[in-house]
Amino acid sequence: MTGTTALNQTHFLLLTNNSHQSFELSKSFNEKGWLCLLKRCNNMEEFKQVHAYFLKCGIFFDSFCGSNLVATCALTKWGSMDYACSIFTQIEEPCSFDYNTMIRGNVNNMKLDEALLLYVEMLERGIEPDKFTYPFVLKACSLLGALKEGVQIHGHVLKTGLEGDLFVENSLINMYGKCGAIKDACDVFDKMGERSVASWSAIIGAHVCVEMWHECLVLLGDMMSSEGRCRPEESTLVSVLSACTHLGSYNLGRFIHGNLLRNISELNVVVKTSLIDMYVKCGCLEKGLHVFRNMPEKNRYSYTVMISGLAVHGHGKEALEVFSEMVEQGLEPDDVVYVGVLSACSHAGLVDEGLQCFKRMQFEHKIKPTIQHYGCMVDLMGRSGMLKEAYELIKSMPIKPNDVVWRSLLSACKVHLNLEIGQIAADNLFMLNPNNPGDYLVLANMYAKVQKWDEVAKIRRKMADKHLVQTPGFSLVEAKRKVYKFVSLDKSSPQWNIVYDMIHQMEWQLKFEGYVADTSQVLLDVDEEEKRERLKCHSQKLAIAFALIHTSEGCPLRITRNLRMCSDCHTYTKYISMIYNREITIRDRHRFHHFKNGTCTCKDYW
DNA sequence: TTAGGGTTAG
Repeated sequence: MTGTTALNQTHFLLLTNNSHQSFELSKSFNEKGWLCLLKRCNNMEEFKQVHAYFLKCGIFFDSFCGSNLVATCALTKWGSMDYACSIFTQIEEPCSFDYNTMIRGNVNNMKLDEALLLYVEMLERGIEPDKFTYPFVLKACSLLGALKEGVQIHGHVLKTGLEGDLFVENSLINMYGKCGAIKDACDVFDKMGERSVASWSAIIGAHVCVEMWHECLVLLGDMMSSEGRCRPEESTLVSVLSACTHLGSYNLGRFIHGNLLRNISELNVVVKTSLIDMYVKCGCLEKGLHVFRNMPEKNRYSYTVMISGLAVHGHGKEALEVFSEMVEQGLEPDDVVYVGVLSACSHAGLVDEGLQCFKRMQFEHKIKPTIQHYGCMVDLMGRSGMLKEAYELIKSMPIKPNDVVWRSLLSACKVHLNLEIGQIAADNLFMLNPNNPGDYLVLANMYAKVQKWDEVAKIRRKMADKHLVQTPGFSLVEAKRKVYKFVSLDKSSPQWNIVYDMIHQMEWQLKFEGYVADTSQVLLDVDEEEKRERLKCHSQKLAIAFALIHTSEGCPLRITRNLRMCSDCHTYTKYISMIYNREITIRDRHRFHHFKNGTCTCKDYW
């Protein structure tokens, strides 16, 4: 028997089950026959057995076969890097192929330092890296975030004249992107002679890494209109979906979903997870749930986006059900999933459940709480008025509390009117972050609520001394396939007079239903009438009026805000949802509010 | 006659 002919499972069984027969049989194999058999192994045990026979026979193997042994161990799913290494070290004169294999194997197994050391060793032994070496080495740099080493290796690429290789160039873009060096990534991309879909995906991915969301969308357009007319692939669209998610571009996200469905028969788990995240964060929980429920394969990422999604929409009970399903499926929860779980409890006011989950995380799943977990717990306790307990928790934390934690406590104190703890929270907050105008305003709001105008004035003076100006709030609303932006007291819309007429009309209806403007939200030293005038022109109200005019009856409204909502806008929107019989979804910096029939899913705490 | 490369999610 020679070569690769007629090698099958029967031969393998002969080899492993009957040592005498198999030894006889093995003598009739040449090295390629062995090789073929080795490649057919199903696990490391089988491989080791065959390899032992291989040594026992003492047949001479050329370097090609030796390299293949290393490759099989290093690169197959069932392989072992340790075993690969032991064979590799026995090769007297390893070639670049051997080094490439070992580097790649180490990168795949996240042994990144090891991969870079092998590259150095290769150079020291005078073995010339080739066009296959660099993609692996650069990937190690990108995963390590090792820009300095990446730049050095880029130098080697130039020296060896491999900069024109498409794969090497794409790897360079990826390395620079992952290391946050977007300019260098663009430089490589701009200088490329030829670009593949992967080049475009890499440059879009690089912009995702540095959170340049708008540029991602522009690049997608460039890609599709470029000379090569590259068509985006799944990986490209996953990056673009991430940009849509952050920008709240529901329409583009939905368009991409349609595009994916038309062009790809079965979307993979990564794409579906990105779709869920996009729908949920763009306010469409139902669509996200639909994708999630129809997934044949779910992993920890898919569960995390769904749980966190349900959390920001205030569906705490459902989030806990999905979490139980995840554990039942045998997926081990990690710290990120627990951030979703705890924030679900916090957003839905599930205090007991939250406290229980916090314990379970530490004692059953052995996860040390991070600052985010503490943040959720402070929020959860604060929401239910457990202000002392929340403060005690902060004091007992083994890690230094950050501004998010103190801000949660301050907000809770504002709602429950605990001036003493509120002031402590504010003092700590200002020590960590003295220049955030929003924090001063929350504190001022707290004092305004109890009519302590002296304190309010003091805080405003402090703000003025520090030249802190309130971040201008804006609201975005989609109508007629366009996004419109409104700022407070906005008169920039070509139809502003119609909008203000609508505001006026709404005012009468609101008064009739019992709405009273909460002028304590206006911290300016102006009379009540002026305060009411300012209140009714908050950007959110203008956006609602505009949307009511431009959408048909019963059509849900979707609004995105850059800041948290003021409590007057919240009350106002509850009334509007009832009077005009509209579902209104508002995404603010913190969560989603769904207004329907005069109530909000946040249960008036945010 | 001879192997091997880049991009994606919380």
